[in-house]
Amino acid sequence: MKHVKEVATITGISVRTLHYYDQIGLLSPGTTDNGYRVYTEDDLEKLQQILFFRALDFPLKKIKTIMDRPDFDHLEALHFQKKRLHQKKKRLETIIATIDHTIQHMKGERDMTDKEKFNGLDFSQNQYEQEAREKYGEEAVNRSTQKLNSLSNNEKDALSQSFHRIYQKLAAIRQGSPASEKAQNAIHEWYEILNNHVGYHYTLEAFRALGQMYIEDQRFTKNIDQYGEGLALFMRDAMNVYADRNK
Amino acid sequence: MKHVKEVATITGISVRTLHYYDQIGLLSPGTTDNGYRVYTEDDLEKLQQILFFRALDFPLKKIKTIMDRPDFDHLEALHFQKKRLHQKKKRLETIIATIDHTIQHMKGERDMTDKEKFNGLDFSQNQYEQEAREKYGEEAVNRSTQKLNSLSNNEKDALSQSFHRIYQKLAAIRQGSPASEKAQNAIHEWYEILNNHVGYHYTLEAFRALGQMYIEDQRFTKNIDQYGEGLALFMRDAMNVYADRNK
DNA sequence: TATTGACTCTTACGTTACGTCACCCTCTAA
DNA sequence: TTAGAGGGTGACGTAACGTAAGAGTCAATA
Repeated sequence: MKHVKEVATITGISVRTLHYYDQIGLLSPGTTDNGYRVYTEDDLEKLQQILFFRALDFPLKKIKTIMDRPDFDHLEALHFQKKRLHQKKKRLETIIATIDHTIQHMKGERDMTDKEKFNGLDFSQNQYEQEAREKYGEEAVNRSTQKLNSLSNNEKDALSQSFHRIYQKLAAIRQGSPASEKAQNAIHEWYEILNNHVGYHYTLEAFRALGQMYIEDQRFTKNIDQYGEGLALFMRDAMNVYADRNK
Repeated sequence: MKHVKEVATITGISVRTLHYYDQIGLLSPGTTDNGYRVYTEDDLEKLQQILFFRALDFPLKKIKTIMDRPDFDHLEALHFQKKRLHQKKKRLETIIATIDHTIQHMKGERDMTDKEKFNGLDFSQNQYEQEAREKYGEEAVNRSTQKLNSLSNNEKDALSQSFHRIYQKLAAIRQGSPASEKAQNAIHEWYEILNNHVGYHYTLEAFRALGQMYIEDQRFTKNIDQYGEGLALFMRDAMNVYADRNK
């Protein structure tokens, strides 16, 4: 059980940062009756994970959604982070190489195209997003879209029609509760369609993870929300309830 | 001669960023008569340098002051950046090692102190600041403070009294122009004191660099500004003028 | 020649992740 | 009991852009 200052000195991050993480619900320790924050060993562990993600330039919001996942796995995350840190290291090496080339270029020992001059410096590249998808819950999604691509055009049409119908149905009732009978019936239908037509059986946990993807991955969110603002969020919640009830 | 979009696609940074860099005077290209920005090869080169510094997490303001230095040396900067990138790489390796240890720790194969759990993660460490000082103009400063420490207490007192006097004199006239006779006289006195008592001869360029340090290095700035808000900036300007006039 | 699509500009407000007060409370050691 | 270190909550400031609005430009095409 440690107080803020102690955690701050151990970890090297500021007290303000700890306050902030509490404020946004990323890391909320317990409190004593005088209102002081107290951090347990578990909190420290979680903080460590947060900092690993931060070292990978993950925005705090994303870190939160990832770690809030019911099926979040500490060990799995560590392996993921390690892999990505190695990639980051490689990018640094690329930049260093670019510097070397530039030095040679200045000495007239070498030619460089304009593009070569900026090797490794384009921070824009999908960056973490790509891999973040690949990991956290996408296996299931991948398999389904893969399957989807292998279908004939007719089949695709039929399928997308089903999707369309379900989305519209859900959009119509998205103002109500995700736990309502209507919503759960629609979600059940959704679950059936996926399992019957996509050729891969979703476990309830995979189904739940899929729902999470809807709000974690912008591409999904945008697509789904075309049917109605906030639909992706609504579906995630409904799928969560569904997974809870049927387990 | 390239337009924004082209530069953006070559470098991978956004058009907005280029606009912004122009806005803050970090990288201001020329313009055609229709107001379009046009980037020369030199601009690209400068942009490359900026991105190298950015890869080291230098704040843009610092990048600007560094690159605005009259004695800024492209090649020298490249070597510096390379060295620092290697250090950054090492920090990544430390983090990776910490992950490995944590994995072993979870498997019960290893013990870890709380501090070890955060090895490499404390972003707070002087970071670039330290090295940034060591480089850009500190050689001169170093030698003087070194000398200063080797003095007897009596000598120190006398010297710090001199410093005190000059600072106060300058603080009193800091509202006027740094090029005014008063200011230049005081600065001349300052130059003499440094050269007579510190035991190291400042070339005019070193003197100028020293002035630059006053605003680049927070420790200097704070110290000096105790005598009056903005004094550090005033001295930098005055020292610049002095160096210009006497060369 | 008019139109279109791809670029360009400026202005301005929004966002993330804190830093930095200000003001007040609480605990502990002297 | 008193000082000093540490705790808390606002609230405002900052950096480095993202994003959207409204309007002008240019080259290719219909």
